[in-house]
Amino acid sequence: MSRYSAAEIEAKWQKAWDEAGLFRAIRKNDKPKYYVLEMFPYPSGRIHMGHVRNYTMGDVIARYKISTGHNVLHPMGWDAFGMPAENAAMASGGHPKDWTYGNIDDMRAQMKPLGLSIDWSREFATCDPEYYGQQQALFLDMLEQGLVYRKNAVVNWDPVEMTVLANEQVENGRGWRSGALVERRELTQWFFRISDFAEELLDALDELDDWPAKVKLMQANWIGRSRGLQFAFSLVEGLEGHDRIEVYTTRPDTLMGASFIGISPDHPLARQMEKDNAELAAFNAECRRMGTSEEELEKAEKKGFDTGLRVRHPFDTSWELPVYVANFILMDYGTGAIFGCPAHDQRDLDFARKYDLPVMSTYAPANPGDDFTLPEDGGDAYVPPKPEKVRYIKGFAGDELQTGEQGIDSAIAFCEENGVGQGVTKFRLRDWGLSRQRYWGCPIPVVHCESCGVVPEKKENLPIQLPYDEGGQPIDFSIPGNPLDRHPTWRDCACPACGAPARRETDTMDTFVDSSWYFARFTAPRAQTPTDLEEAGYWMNVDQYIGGIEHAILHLLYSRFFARAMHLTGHLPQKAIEPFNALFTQGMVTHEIYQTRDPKDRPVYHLPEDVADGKLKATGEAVEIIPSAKMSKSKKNVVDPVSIIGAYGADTARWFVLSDSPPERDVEWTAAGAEAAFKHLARVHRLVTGIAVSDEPANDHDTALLREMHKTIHDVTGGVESFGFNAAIAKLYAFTNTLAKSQAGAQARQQAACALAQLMSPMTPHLAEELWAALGQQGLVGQAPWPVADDSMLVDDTVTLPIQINGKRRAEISVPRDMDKSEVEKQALAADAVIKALDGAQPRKVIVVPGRIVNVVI
RNA sequence: GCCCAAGUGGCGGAAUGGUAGACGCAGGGGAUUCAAAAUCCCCCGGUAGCAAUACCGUGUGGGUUCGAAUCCCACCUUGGGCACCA
Repeated sequence: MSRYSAAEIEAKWQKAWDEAGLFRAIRKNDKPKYYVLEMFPYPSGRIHMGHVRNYTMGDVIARYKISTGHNVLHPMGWDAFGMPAENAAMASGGHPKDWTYGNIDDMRAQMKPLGLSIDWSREFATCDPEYYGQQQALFLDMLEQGLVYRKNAVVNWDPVEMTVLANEQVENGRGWRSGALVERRELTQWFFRISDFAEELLDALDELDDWPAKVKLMQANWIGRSRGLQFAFSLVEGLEGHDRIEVYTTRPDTLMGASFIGISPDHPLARQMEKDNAELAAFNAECRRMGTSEEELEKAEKKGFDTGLRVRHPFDTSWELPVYVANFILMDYGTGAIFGCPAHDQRDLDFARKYDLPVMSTYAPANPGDDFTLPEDGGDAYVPPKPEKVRYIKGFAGDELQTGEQGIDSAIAFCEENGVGQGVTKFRLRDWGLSRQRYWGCPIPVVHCESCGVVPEKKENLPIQLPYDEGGQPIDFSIPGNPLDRHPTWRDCACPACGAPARRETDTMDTFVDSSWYFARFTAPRAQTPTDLEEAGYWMNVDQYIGGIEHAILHLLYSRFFARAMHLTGHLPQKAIEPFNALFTQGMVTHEIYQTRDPKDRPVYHLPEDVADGKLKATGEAVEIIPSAKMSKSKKNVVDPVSIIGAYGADTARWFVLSDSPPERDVEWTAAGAEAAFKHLARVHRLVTGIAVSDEPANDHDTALLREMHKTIHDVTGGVESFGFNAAIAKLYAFTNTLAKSQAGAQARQQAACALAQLMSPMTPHLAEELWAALGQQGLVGQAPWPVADDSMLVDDTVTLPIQINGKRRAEISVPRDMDKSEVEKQALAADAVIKALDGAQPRKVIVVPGRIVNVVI
C-alpha cells in the first residue's frame, strides 16, 4: 500500500500512452471507426473549467469507445481568428499572430496535463495559412457553384473604428467600444446562399434522432417556415413602372377586413416616390436612421406616411384602400409590403386608430364571453388561440365555424380558385453575410479589376496570406480601420483574368466560416486540398459532437450548410451532408460570487482562493455570497484548472466535473466537492493497492461481491453510453463502498478491483492505469477490452418483494426470483400486515408484478 | 407578444409507471490520537411518539391507473430561445 500521488502517477502514465501511440488515429478496416469531437477552443491563453468539463466528457466517450473495440478519432485544434487578437494588439501593441500562437502554446501546455486521449498529430489552428488557404479554395469552389454572391447590404458602421459592427456590438445606437453614434451604411458584401437550403435544413432536422430536441427546435424556429398567400393589390392610378403592390400574408382569412396597405421605406415604390416628394424623402430618411437594436424597436412609435396612392381590393374593385409607408415594415421579409387588418392584429389596430382608418372584424370567438368586445367597438385586436374555433363574419365561405388554421387553408384555396394570388411558403432565414472589415481573418480570395470587375483569384496563387507587417514596419493596430485597406503594397496584384494591375479584396471572412468545416479538415489535416475524400469517407461523420448550447443555432446551422456545400463542390461524400450524427450540449461550470463593498458602496469581487469560511483570508472581512453563476473574470468567481491540477491532479478535476450534476445541466464548482473527489480517489487507491496484496481464501461472500460487480458493470456501461456520467459515478461510489466492506476472498476481491479500475478508466485514466498495474494486470487498462456484464449475475436468486395494500407499502416478503405468480400471491396474502388489513375479507384484486411488487386491493 | 424546458431533503441530485430521496456535499454523534490532521463507524425529509409505529410528503389544484416524481388537463414559479417576420 502506498500514498496516492497524483502528480507522479499522471506524468508516468501520460508518458506510457505517448510511447504506446495509444491515441494516434490511423485508418483501418478491422474495427468500426468512431469520431468524437468537442467544439474546438478559442485560444484566449488560459483554459477554464468549462473546457475541462467539455473535453473530459469527450475523453470519457473516446476512451470508452477505444475499450469497446473502436478505431477512434479524437482530434483537437484552435478556432484562432477573431477580434480578441486584434483588441489585444490594439490595447498593448504586439501582433495578433504572435499573440494567438503564443496563447496556443500556453493553452496546449495547460491542456496536456489533463491526460486527454487526443491525437495531437492532427492539431491545427484556423489561422495557419495551410488551413485558411484551403478555406479560400473552398470559397472559390463555392463561388463557381453559385453558393456565394455579392450584394448591397445595410450594415452598422462605426465611424470612429471605421468598421462594421454586428448587431450585438451596438449598444443604445452607439459602438460598444468607441461610443460613437452608429450609422447605417450600405456596403457591397459577400453572402452565402444558405437561404436556398432553408427547407432542406429544416426538413432534415427530423432525421437527427441523436440531437437534443431543444437544439432542433431552436434551429426550426430560426429557419422559420410560414405558409401564407402572396397576391397583388392593383393601384387605382399607376405610377411609372408600378401598377400593383405584391403583399404576403399568413392570415389571408382576414383579407375582407383589410383597411390599408403598408410598404417599407425601402420598398421600390417608396424609393421612387421619394424622388419628387421631399416630405416622404424626409420620412424615409428618418426611418432608415432608426437603429435595429431591440431596445429601440421596443420604444419606437409606429409611424406611417400617407402616400396618397390608392389600391383596389382584389375581391371588390370598388373598394379602395390607402397606401402608407410605415416604419415597422421590413424590406427583406416577404415582399416588403403588407395589408393591414386592424381587427386581428394589435399593431395594425394601433396604427388604424392613430390614422383614423376603418376597423372590420372578419371573425369573432365562436362563443364570445361577457368580457369580449369587438375591436370596432373599442376592444383589443382579436387573435384566436391556436386550436380555438371562430365564427367567420366576413370570411370567404359564409359564417362557418372553423379553427383559425382551417380558415387559413380554405382562404388560400378560395383565393387561388378565384385567381387572387397563390399559396407560398416563406422562410425567416436570411443569407449569411460573411464579409468583415477586419485584419485577423481569412482573406476573401478575390480581386477587383477595373476592366474585368470582381475576379476570383487563381487557385495556384493560394493561400492569399495576411501580411505580417506594412512596408517593413510593424502594423499599427491602434489606428482605426482595417490595416489591409491602408497597407502600402498588399492590395496590389495582377488581375487573374487580364493581367492588368488590380486590387485585392480587403475584407476577411466571418470567423464562423473557419469553424464551419474544421471537423472535416481533421480527417486529413495536411491534405493539399480542403479534404481528402478517402479519409473523409472513412472518418465522417462525427459520431459524437459535444459543446455548449450557445452554438445551438449559428455554428451548428452553418456547419450543416457547409457540409452540403462541400458535398456539392466535391469535398465531402453524400453521407456527410449531416456532419454530426449525435450532438450533446453540456452545461456550464458555475461558482459562487464573493463580494465586499468599497467606501463608495461599489461592489468589489474576490477570487475564491482568497476567501475562506465566508471571510477574506487577508483581512478577515466578511464577504457577501452571491448565488452561483457562470465563471467570469469580471465577477472573479473563477477557479483555475491549472491550480486544481497542481493541488489534486487531473483525475480529481475530471472526476469532479463529471460527478455532481447531469452533464447537460450546469455544475457548481465547490472547494468541498473537489476535496471530496480527491479523498475518494485516494481511498480507491488505498483500497485497491491493499487488495492487490491480500490473500484471504475464497468464501461465501464471493458471489455477492461478484453479483454487485456485474450490476455495476451493467449500470456504468449504460451510464457512459447515455451520457449519465453523474449516475455512473454514483454507482462507482456505491461499488467502492461494497468492495471496501466485502469479506470476500482475495481472488474475488481482486476480480472486483480490476473491474473497478476498468470502469473508472474513462473518467480517471491515470489512476486506473496505476491500479491496473498494482493488481498485476498486463498491458494498459486503456487497451484492455471493456468488461461485459454476465446477465445471469444481474438478478439475485432471492428477491425482496414489497407488498402494497391499496398502493401503499405495508410489508415485504422474500421469495425465489422465478417463483410462480400464484405462489407469490399466496405468500403475499399470508403476510401479517395483509391478514390484519383484510380482517377476514377477500381482497378485491391482487396484482403481482413478477420480481417487482405485489399490490393487494381491498 | 410567440415558442420551449424545468420545479424532488439544508444543497447537487437518483428513481421515466412498481419500496421516493441511490450516491455525494453540508450537518450531528462516536472510535482512534497526548493533541491534531488523516482514517473508520453510526444518524440525517416533516409531524407525533421513549419506542415499535402512524400520518403527511416530489411547485399548486384536478384527472387517468391496482399503483403516478414519472402519463393527461389547468394554474403558479423559474430558466432558455425568438421577436417590428406581416
